[in-house]
Amino acid sequence: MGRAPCCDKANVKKGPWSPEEDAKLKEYIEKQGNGGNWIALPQKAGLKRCGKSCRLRWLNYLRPNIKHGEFTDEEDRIICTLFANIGSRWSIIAAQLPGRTDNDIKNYWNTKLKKKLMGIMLPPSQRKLPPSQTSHDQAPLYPNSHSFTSSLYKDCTSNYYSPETISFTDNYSDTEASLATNFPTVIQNQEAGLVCPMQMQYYPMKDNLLKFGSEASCSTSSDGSCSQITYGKEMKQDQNMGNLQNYISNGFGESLRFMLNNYESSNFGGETVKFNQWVDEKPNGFSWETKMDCDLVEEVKQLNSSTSTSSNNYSNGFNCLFNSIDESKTQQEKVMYYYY
DNA sequence: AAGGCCTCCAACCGCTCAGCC
DNA sequence: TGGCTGAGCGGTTGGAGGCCT
Repeated sequence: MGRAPCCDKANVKKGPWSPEEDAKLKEYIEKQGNGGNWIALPQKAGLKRCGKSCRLRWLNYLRPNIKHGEFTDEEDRIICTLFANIGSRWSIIAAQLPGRTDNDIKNYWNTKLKKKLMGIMLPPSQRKLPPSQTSHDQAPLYPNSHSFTSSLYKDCTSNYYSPETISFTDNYSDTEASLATNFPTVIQNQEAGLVCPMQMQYYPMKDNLLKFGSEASCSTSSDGSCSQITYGKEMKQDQNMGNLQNYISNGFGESLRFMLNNYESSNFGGETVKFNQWVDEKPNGFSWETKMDCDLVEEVKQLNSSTSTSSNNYSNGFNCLFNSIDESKTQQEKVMYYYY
């Protein structure tokens, strides 16, 4: 037995809204509001529509200050950044873009932005390069030398990639566990590096496939801490997840570490922050940490705890370790760690 | 001109969650 | 405490319109 329908399907109109229906709905809501009850609204407003349909029409099309038309580059960047951080939480993303609806952003992502990024993430031989660059400039995925040129991207909406020389340390030592304070000076004279973390999500995928969704799972205990992380064939157990720095330094096994200078991220609250960014490159991909707006951290924490049964994975293929957030730090210092 | 294919987006569907009784 | 209901959300669909052959 399925769920009871929310309305009498036989007596409601479906399909595109007519201008007359729009006018009726708009007039009613502007005069009366929805009365906190969308289900009852259509009857009161004289509409042969499902309440859910009325709600959607109002929220996505009729309500004041809705912005239609082209997305700006800045909006693109915000969407990229948020998607990389929180996945397909369209309503949260929409909240950061005044005038845009979740449906709008979702459609825009699915029809345009995703394809734009897919263009960027083509395998090296198929990428569109700037005229001055040739394919041999591009980096191997898993370099084994002590310096290499990595194909990182200046702008997530650009069709061009911008190789930058990245220095790195491998098998980093205990002293490097002090992530926030121990930035080495190996990188000098770098231009602003990677802008969109999502690019890092795609870049290392072996089969040149975009990865949406993840096999990853994470059991979450009552305090929200994550004690077991599974991804792919690899499973990690950690008894002391409070020591995230240690975990990140040692828990993923052998990996390469490099730094992006002037990493640009965190559009939360409308503010873009540039900082140095450690990235750990591993056979399975990358992990990194990013600073986050405190309110958003709380929001994501709540979302996470509300689905605490077993899953802590995100549709963008990353897991977030929320207990990595050091509550003793100021809002500006809140850090979220990612891996996959 | 016509048919096929593709793109885009409005709208629908089904699920989860919170609030209420 | 458990069931019911409505709101909200994200995934998916269907059709209109544009483009290509």
